[in-house]
Amino acid sequence: MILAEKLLFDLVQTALTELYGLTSKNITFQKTRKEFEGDFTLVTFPFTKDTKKAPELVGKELGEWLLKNNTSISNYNVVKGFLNISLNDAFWLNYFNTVKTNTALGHKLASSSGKTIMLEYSSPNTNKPLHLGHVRNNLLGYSVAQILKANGHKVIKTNIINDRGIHICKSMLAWQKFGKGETPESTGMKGDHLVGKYYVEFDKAYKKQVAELVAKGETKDEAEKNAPLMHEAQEMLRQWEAGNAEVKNLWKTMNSWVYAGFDVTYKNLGVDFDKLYYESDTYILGKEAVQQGLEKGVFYKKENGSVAIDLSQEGLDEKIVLRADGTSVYITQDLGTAIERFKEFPDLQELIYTVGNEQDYHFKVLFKILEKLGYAWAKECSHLSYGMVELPEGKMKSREGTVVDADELLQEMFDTAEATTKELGKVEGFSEEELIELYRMVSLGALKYFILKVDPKKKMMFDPKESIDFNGHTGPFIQYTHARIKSVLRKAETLGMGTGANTDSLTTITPVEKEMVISLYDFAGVLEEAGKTHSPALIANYVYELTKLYNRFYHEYSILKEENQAIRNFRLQVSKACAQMLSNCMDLLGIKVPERM
RNA sequence: GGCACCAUAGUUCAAUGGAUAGAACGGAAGUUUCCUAAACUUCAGAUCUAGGUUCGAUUCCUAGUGGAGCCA
Repeated sequence: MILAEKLLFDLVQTALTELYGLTSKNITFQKTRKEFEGDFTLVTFPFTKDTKKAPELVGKELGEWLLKNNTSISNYNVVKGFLNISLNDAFWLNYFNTVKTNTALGHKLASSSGKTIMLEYSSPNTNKPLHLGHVRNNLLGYSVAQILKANGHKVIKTNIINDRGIHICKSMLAWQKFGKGETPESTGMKGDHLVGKYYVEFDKAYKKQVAELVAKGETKDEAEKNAPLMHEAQEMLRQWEAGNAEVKNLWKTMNSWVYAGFDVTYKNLGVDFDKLYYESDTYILGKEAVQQGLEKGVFYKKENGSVAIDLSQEGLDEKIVLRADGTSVYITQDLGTAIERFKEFPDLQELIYTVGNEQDYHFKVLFKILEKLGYAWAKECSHLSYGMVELPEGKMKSREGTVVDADELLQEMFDTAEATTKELGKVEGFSEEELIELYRMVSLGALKYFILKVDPKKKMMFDPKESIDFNGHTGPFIQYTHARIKSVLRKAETLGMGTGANTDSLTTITPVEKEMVISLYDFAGVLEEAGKTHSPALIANYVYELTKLYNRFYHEYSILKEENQAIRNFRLQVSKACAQMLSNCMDLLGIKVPERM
């Protein structure tokens, strides 16, 4: 628990015992709403039953008791069943003085009490380039990893790459047939885009064949099954599984193009991984687990020879875990890889999968099966489920060309940032490299903030034309405020005003100054909550509120021109701490902040 | 057909069961001899419908409507 709440909690508990003989009541505080005076609010309605007194009276009696028994409490007021409590300036000044020089500001460092957590995210297919949906996944995964680290945990970031299967065979086949030996070098195309081009080519040719068969009188279903291209692709997959050297070589070549392309996109997005897994290595895993499950009686063999588990007791259905022909289904290898990972990392205490919410059911089943197989760690597995990104015209469909490509999006954002920056004309003296760095920072800041400020669980709307703004509730607004503070601090330094100067003579602060200090104080609670709920949105919304507050503070008060030295030093220190906090919070979102912009 | 999810200003997003539902964009009007106007200050504007639980419901429960999804 946190300092001020802890103090109040203990006090109120003692007060309740002394005044009413009550023990072990649930006591929680909330922040006092702006329109009322006070820092923390205790709701006294719940005490009505036990005290047999009106909520107003309980509030008044508790308030009096607190005022009499603790010198940090400066005032109280009661509105209906709400007891608003104010802590005095000395308390908040004291708090600020203890944290102002701490650059970690509320972050916990990796400690023995922290857990070891594996966080899987990104997990692309290798037949096409990354799009907007992947972008949300990547940003979310990276940010949650940052937040968990700041909560004192050790995080292993992993990416499992779906490098095998019918989808990549389609690209390979189309390239063989229509590619004329094209390579990323010969075309100047990014490798993932080149491979994606042939995935689309396959689909076009396939659709044409289907249409021809339908014209000859087949039903659509028959035609889709009978189209020669589909048979060829399936044959290629069989050849791959049989280890055909030619197929394997082509597969390696085309995948290597894709990886080179992904590396560029990942680098541009600013995400990274500690360990990569490839499905070509892991897809065979899990059969052993199925065998064990059969022996334990968790699974059963069906008449047709397939293996299944009945989860109807749990409100889920029967689930096939091995096909009649002995081949795996998705969940087979997911079982295998989970088991493998806990073997590979004996310290592992938690496993988080960052995957879209269309797989909610899949993960429910997966975790339930692991539990039934007797793995105690099954309850430490969780699905970081996020909503779809929707476009104004509806869902993205790669085959219909309605996807927003990640690379194109990043480039457009960069161009907009460049144009806006030039228009504002505040970047005199920047070198060419510094300018590019700034455009990158601002454009990525805008994109990342836009995506991360939304609750991960919810679907979000993305209008490429209108979504990315640089004003208002945006990343650049926060970046701008950081740059602005840094500018003041630079000026202070040239004027010989150190931020470390003494503020001891200061005993009172203004309401907005106090709000700033309390806002900084609030961070620790927000960080903890964000860690528990895996929600970068909480950090994003917190840092936005802090930024708005600072801008109000900045407009209302002079800093450098303030003549009272103690006040001036205090305001400089608040500014410095605020800049540090903005930078720290944005770092949790994977966003960099500039010194100037 | 079964399962789980979502529904808040014109639009995009907030709100551990608490007070007069917050922001941003867009709209209307203001603030630059003053530390960066990518800023600040005003104004107008919303909880899908019907029940229920509660001192109190945007939040929990039931039904309906609408949207997107998974399984078959």
